[in-house]
Amino acid sequence: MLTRSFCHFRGVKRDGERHLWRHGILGWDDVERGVPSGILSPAKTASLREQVAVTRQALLARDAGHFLTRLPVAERPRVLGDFAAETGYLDIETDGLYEGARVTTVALFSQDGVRVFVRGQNLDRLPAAIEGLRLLVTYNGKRFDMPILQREFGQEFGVPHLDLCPVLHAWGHYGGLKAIERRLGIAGRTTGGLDGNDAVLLWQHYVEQGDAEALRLLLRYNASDVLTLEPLAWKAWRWAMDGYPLQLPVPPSRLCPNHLQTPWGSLAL
DNA sequence: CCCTATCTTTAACAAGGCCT
DNA sequence: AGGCCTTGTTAAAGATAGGG
Repeated sequence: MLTRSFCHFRGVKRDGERHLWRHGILGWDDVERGVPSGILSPAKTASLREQVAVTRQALLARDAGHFLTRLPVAERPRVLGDFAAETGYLDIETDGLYEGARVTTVALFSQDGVRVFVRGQNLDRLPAAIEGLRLLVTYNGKRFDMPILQREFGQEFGVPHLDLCPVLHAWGHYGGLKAIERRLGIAGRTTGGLDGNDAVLLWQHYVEQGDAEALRLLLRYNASDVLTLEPLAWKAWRWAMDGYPLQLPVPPSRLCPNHLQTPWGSLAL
């Protein structure tokens, strides 16, 4: 769908893009073939042609960051269509909200399924798993997950990052992840009733009592957060492409894993 | 041409919100 | 209960399209 987008170009916003679509300029191809006079000013036509060449290179190089930094916030989910196979949905749990809080578990949902990482067991393998992706999707991760992970590992991750929180704000959806899930009718949460604070308590219980069942519940909670992120992202993708005059390709069918991969083996959800 | 309305970009600054 | 990126303002300037 990115090859049909124009609103990441300088001098074009959502309205300008609709203007192009209405006049039959439906994708980058049409710009390269030449925009008929009378649709845009000559200066803008030339500028568009230059920018198409640059943006083609970015897509060829599989650089999602090029698009994320240029698209208006609300339109950022468009990258999902072109990077679905290389996307990872990420969510971390910590031992609290205080300054200096530590990561306890991390869930990563990608084409490879749901992998979980546990402090003291396999957390050190998370950076390699992240670096293998070309797009990372979180909720509020710009302000929470990523800074904490970067402190934990003492490194910045080079993978472009789509934070759904400001995107949903731009579409008028305020509130926490769980409230928005409810409002949008996104199902699939297997650990209803638990929240972030329970995640803190479950970890404490696991560490202090050696309660393996508490850890398993924490991991299921962690995984259910990351699994609902995917349909949420695709909903935003649909909003972002709404108004495109041709039929949209359907999003890939949900992977819907029924188990998650832990350091010690498979765990049913 | 000229005037105007509209849109985009840029800047600086203020304020809010969501994670566990 | 903290952090801080985000969006929201405001303002100005530049580009554009349309009308006269």
